[in-house]
Amino acid sequence: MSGTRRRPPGSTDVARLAGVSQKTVSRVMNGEPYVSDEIRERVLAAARELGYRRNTAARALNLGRFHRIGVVSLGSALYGPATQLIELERRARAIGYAFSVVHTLEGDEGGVARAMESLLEQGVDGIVLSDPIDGGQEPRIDPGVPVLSLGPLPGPSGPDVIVHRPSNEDAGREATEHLLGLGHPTVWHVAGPERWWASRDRVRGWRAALAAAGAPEPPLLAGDWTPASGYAAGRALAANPDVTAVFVANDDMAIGVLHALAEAGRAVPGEMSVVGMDDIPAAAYLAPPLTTVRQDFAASAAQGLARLVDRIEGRQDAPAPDVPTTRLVTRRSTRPYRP
Amino acid sequence: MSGTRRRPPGSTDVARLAGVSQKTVSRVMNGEPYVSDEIRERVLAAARELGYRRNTAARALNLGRFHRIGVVSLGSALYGPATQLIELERRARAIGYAFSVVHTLEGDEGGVARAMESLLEQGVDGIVLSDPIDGGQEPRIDPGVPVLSLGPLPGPSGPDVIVHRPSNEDAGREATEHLLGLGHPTVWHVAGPERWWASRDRVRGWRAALAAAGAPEPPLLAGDWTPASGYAAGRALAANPDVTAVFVANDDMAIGVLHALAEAGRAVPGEMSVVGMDDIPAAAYLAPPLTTVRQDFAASAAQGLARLVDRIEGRQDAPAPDVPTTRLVTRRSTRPYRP
DNA sequence: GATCATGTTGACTACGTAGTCACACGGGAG
DNA sequence: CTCCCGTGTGACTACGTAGTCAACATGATC
Repeated sequence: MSGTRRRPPGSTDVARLAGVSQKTVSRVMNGEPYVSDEIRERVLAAARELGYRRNTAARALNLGRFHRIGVVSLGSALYGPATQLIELERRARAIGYAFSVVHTLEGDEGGVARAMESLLEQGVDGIVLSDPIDGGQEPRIDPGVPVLSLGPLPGPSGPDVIVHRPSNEDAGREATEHLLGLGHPTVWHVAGPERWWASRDRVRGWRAALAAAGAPEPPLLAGDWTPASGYAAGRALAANPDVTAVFVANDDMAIGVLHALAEAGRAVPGEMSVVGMDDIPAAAYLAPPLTTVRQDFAASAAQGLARLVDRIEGRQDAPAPDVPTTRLVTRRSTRPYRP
Repeated sequence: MSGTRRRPPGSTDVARLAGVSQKTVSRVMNGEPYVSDEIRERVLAAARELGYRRNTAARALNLGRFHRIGVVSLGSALYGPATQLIELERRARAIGYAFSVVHTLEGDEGGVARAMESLLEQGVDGIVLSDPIDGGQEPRIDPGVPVLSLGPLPGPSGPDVIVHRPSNEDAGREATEHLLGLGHPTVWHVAGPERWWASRDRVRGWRAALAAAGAPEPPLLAGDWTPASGYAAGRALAANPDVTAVFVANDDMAIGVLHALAEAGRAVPGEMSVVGMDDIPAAAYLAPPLTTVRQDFAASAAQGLARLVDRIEGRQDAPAPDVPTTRLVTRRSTRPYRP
């Protein structure tokens, strides 16, 4: 039916209706001073009547800025990344920026560079790299806009790269210290994929806690965040009678670990303590309810974005406030070590 | 440091370097015919040298279209919605559209209307309403662009509203029929929130299957998609010895139900069969592994978006192909009824 | 040899907004 | 009374792209 999409009204249309110049409409819409109250009212009324909306394209063309933040995310429905994305969007909108996401595909070499290119093509003022970066091939494209990396970017960081590291390392340390504090001689770790920052940082925290306590460092097991990979790691752990405490890098893998241990007849927490990470909503309803580390994604997103926007708008970016944003949630999958 | 953001090169810069007119550069960048190979090469080389990228803002201003799809999503990290969002983005990018999401807050009255307004302000050619709509207050703003609703929109649908209903009803029917087919006298249902389309459609499918089999319809239990709400429903079900089969509207709630049943000492599937929905990655690793219905979000997103883009680009939209896109995944939480 | 289709290129212009600058008005300072 | 300044308003213009139309070359057709 309504095949002809009518041209939306512009500031000139509003101006004509209000009997003022286009420039005055622009002033009113931008809340500039030096407009009399009477005219302001008249313009606003005309705008309301016509259903006027500023044309972003024209605005962006004129100002040279898009007021848009782009995010490169690994396309996964994992709880952690999904939550982070939602918080980033909320935060961006709160400070007046639109929000674009591009998902790469796991295992897609060079996918990050292509995703960034795609964002630059659609027009963004800044880019957030939210998840992993390709292993060897760092994406050496010149973005021409500031980039916020939520993990340590390999290679020499350009002048426009901001690295904001969420508190994954603290989280790993906290989980490990909890288990050591319960008297376990050491703590095993089921990590995420090597190429994820979050994964590497959690490993780092685990190592640091072990070293600080003088505990021996067991070999590292690694999964891919999925319950299936946790299950595989869990079978290996179940077969080793020395294991009494495990820190699993996310709750999904912990589900797989718990399943494997139950299958092998190793009681949790009777024989083995397990700590997860993320505090997914299901964590409290597993068998047994899972002790886990929760991260405050909202705070982290706000901090990171604030730094990026400071850079975009040419302000000196304040040093990261660096308040710790993790919290251990104790449930029934851990208990003191009894030989 | 690099505080001054240099103006990015434009088509005129490329034209100057290549010794042609700006218009010719435009032609080359758009792959138009009637450009000699020699000039095409020269322009491409110049563009590469300068790092030229078309300016979306200018393009959008000139063409009157943004090549951007906006999505209003309820901000939850639930597996189903998150997966749907990712697939929508993939699909949109595949057909040359950029992608903007705005998350509303659960329980935010009028949030959908505000989210749509926010999308229109940033400039989109079409809007997808991906999750629920506010109960009574339908968002009667005039978007001026086509709207794709992934569920039945209340009230008189404007000429620009396309309703594309994913196969939630089929899914509900399939789950219920599976349990009836195992001989259970009837099937109980733990639904999602009333205001979600997905929830209402699954209920409809459940009802239809019961009616078709002549089975009595037990009272409806409702949760809010969370394991916690599933746990509450599970306690109620556990207390009722008549219950032998339950269809839970998503896997997260099913986790809560399983937990409640285990706590109450009701064996699954020994005394009670449970079917979930979504096939979250953890489903196979629960105790017991969960029988569930999987939806093909990729296909559904592709179909819906295709219709929306047809409308945006002024084509007659083809009728929905309507291939079924659900599949029952049988695991160990269901078994034949034995009185 | 004039005509004409076809291929190739460029000049000019519109798109809607906001920055720059100019101007008009009124009142207080000199 | 004049000068100047703060306030309020509008004319003109740039932003980068692509549509329109004109110009021109080439080679085929009548």
